[in-house]
Amino acid sequence: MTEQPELSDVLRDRREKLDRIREAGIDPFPHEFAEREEIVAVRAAHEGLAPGVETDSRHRVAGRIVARRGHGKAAFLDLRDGSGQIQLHAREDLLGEEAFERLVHLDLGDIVGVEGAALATRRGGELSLAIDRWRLLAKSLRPPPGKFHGLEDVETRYRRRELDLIANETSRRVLALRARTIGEVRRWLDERGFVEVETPVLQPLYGGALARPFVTHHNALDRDFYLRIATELYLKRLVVGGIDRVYELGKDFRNEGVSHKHNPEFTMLEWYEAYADYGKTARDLELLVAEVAERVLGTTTIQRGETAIDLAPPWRRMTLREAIRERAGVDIAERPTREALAAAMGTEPDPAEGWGKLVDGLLSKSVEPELVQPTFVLDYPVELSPFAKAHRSEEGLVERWEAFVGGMEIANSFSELNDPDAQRRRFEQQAAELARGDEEAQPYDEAFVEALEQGMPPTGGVGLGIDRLVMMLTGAQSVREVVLFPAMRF
RNA sequence: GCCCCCGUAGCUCAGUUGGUUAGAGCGGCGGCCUUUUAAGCCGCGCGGCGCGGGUUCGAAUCCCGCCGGGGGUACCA
Repeated sequence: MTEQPELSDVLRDRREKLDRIREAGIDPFPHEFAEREEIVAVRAAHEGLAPGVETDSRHRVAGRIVARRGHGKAAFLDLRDGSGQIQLHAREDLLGEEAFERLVHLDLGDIVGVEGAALATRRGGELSLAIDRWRLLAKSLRPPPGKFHGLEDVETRYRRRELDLIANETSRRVLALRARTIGEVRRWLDERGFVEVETPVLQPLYGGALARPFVTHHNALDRDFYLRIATELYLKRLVVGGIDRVYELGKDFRNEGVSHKHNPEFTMLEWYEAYADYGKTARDLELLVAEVAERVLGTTTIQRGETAIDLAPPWRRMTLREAIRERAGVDIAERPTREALAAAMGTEPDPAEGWGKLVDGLLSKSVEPELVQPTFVLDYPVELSPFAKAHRSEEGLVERWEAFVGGMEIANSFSELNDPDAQRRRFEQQAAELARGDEEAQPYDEAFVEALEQGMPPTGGVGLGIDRLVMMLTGAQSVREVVLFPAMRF
């Protein structure tokens, strides 16, 4: 034992049982248990078996013992595998005295393989296996979390997710639903001819979003690398290269605070479609989200607290100017300088905050929490969007939208800026923001501008926050509920 | 980063005007019982009260510091 010099009684008991098992010549950690059935298949095979009926249909299953109810020369055990749970009926007359005694003295949490015939109990009619053979497959040396109350301590649930999964059905459900969501998102894109790619996580220069990066160091090259904050710039270089429909689904990293909607590493989908604009991407996003919900949940209606949210398209569309005027009572078009806007908001302008930052603040504080039903907010100030193309008719704005559901941003999109000279000027504006003290401004990326000089078709791009989508589909209030191992202090 | 709340048994929790060896249910251990089942029946606490100081005759309880978590806030997706 390295972790504790003195073992608690609970742990010592299990160690002693392990020793006794070994002394009896039994391998407590054998190598396999072949030709087992999944429990869910056994259940399906005996659907509707009448109470009291004993069949001669034999099954071989394996899993963790999650409960035991002793009964003298008989006992009931609940066995669970990845597919489900089934009751085992252990009887001394079927097993023989020695095998029965060893079985009854197993600990909750031990993993066993068993064989026996299916029956439905007389009283409850519960499907059970009357086992006549069994084998220990792995000894559990630590007690399982409580099965009655489950494991509720959130810290333990996040730090030791394996215990959470053992104890809590809802956690297992969220994990499965997340996996299916990601699968359906991929399928939706694949079916439409999008090509999945992988671009660098370690980048010499970060970009594609307004955020602070993590920095790491490459020893052999003796250079610092940034963990990507977005995949945007590399993906657009692929569009230049002729990949007309491209996507990447993977992790981004942003060096920001953690909250119920922010984990420092999070899963982002970005897709780019050549010859499309931000109107097309909006129609695609609402379609994608609705179809994924339909396939994963069987409905496009989700519940968020007391409110039912309908994800079926079309979603509401409103301009950012309208949204802020409606919710905050300020017309940003009439307050075109940071001093004027700050005055209208009744605040002192922070020296590090430009006009765009103030608008962003109004959006996230006054507008975002109110957007519960799916809504596209359209047409952002150019200051906030260094990679979006100028609006075709509105001066000072770009063709960009953000999608909000349940009071949270889930996606962001624009008609991509493909004029290299305009892109250069945007980088120069960002440099000014950096100089002013905005640590989230963009560093200049010459390789990206040169790629645009090669010629990029008009393109629509989207970023969809997968964690937040899963939060919506599962009803989770915290991103930590949908991320298996959320960032914690250590 | 700041503010508020929380940290008692393997699990879920009682216990604060400071007062005898710190409690319950589940789990565990022992016994009984061949169809129980959100925990069959009977019996037995198995504990450095997050860590370190301090006040006091006496601290789980009061004070200070630290660690960890939750909620809010700032920043952001």
